[in-house]
Amino acid sequence: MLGELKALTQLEFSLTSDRPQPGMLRPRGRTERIRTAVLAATRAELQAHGYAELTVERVADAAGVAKSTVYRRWRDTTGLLTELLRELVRTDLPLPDSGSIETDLRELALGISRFYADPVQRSLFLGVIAAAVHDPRAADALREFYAARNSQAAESVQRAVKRGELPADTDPVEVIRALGAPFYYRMLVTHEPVNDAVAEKAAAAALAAVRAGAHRTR
Amino acid sequence: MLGELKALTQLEFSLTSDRPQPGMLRPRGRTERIRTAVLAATRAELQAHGYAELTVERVADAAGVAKSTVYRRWRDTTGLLTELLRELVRTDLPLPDSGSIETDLRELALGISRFYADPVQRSLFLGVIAAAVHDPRAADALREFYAARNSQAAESVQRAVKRGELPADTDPVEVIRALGAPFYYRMLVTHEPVNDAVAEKAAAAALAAVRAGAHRTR
DNA sequence: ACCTTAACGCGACTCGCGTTTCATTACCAT
DNA sequence: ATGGTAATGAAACGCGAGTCGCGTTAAGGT
Repeated sequence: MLGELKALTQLEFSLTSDRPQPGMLRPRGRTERIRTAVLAATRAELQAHGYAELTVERVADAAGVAKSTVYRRWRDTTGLLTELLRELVRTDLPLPDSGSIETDLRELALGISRFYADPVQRSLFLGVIAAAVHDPRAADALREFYAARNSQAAESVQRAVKRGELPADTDPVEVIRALGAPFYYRMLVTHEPVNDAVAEKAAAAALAAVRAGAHRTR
Repeated sequence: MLGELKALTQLEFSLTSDRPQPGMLRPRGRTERIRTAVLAATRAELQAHGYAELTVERVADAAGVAKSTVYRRWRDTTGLLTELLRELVRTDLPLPDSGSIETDLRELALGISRFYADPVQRSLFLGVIAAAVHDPRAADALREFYAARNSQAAESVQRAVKRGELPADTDPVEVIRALGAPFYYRMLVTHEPVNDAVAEKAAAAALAAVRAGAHRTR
């Protein structure tokens, strides 16, 4: 029981039944203040120096907290990044619903390109993706994030299928993944800038592919 | 002439004019043996333990070389990986030329999926991509590698354009990049396995997109 | 107001990566 | 073969990330 207290910050209290018993954890008050301060400091460090120089000690100093506290609760910088990601998935984005899959896909793509125009978000994702290569925790956080986000965005595709705009056996999530792939290729492999022009091309390519039946179940 | 021999290991004295004068470097003999041994040891370590546990000291031990030697010539593990990449771009792959862009794209995609089925190649690329997030040397190595490989593969597309199979203003390299993007999305973001089925879908999507004119110059 | 104890702060400590120094080796030109 | 000198080997060293133990603080139930 007590051994799992650390799990609080990582997976939050979602699974532990919330009962106000003696001998329980104390998520309110100081603990919560520190959590907020540390995450804010992490974001600030990402903006100021980027992922490359992100250090637990620097984050702790910036947050005005002992470094042992950060190590205890988040373990390392990857723990900080993954929690920022879990934080992000909770904030919901506006999803397009124009009635046309063409404009919906374009708006989704433009949303992606503008999202990564923010240096903080860009550093955050690049950092988590880089960490995920050798850290299963980061990989899990990524999977969870995109499972949520992609299924939300896939609703546009789902509606288009119902309207008869797209083949009936289209895999909606697969379309969204195909839409996003070019962005990650550019950010990770070729390190090219990601802008609206890229978004337009990605949307056009995804649209053509799904219309041709390239993204079907099976 | 001799000046480039050292550049083969790192950039080092690339700026010194090459003169076969006394007081030059010694790229043959022991130096070359060590280079081969260290790179082979790096590959072996990648296969045995993966990128996560790749360490200069372990590579040096495995190669039977002093670690200071490896540090001097390659600086860190990223230096080792980037040189493996530069080594790889020199070995040329068979390029498809079936006379049909559809089968060419499919064969190219299958080649990619089979390439990354090899744990060593997979670890190598994931490692370099992860390092490139915060290390410009790795980013440069990646750019050079794909600039070479993609332009080679783009010849298939170029031929298809000339045959009239594809729009005249098609950007050949862009088609190849679109073909590759889904693989990196899966390997880096969702950490899904990459197999022949993925390749088939990637080829179909790229084909539909380019036929629809989604990959034109400007 | 009081008590229990989870959570934090602080400092000392460990450990390993990477650096530096200097002696030694062995290329390569003569 | 022989000398000059890159290049390597060996070992000590510095530094900083991450750990540990313990005293202190404050949350939250009574």
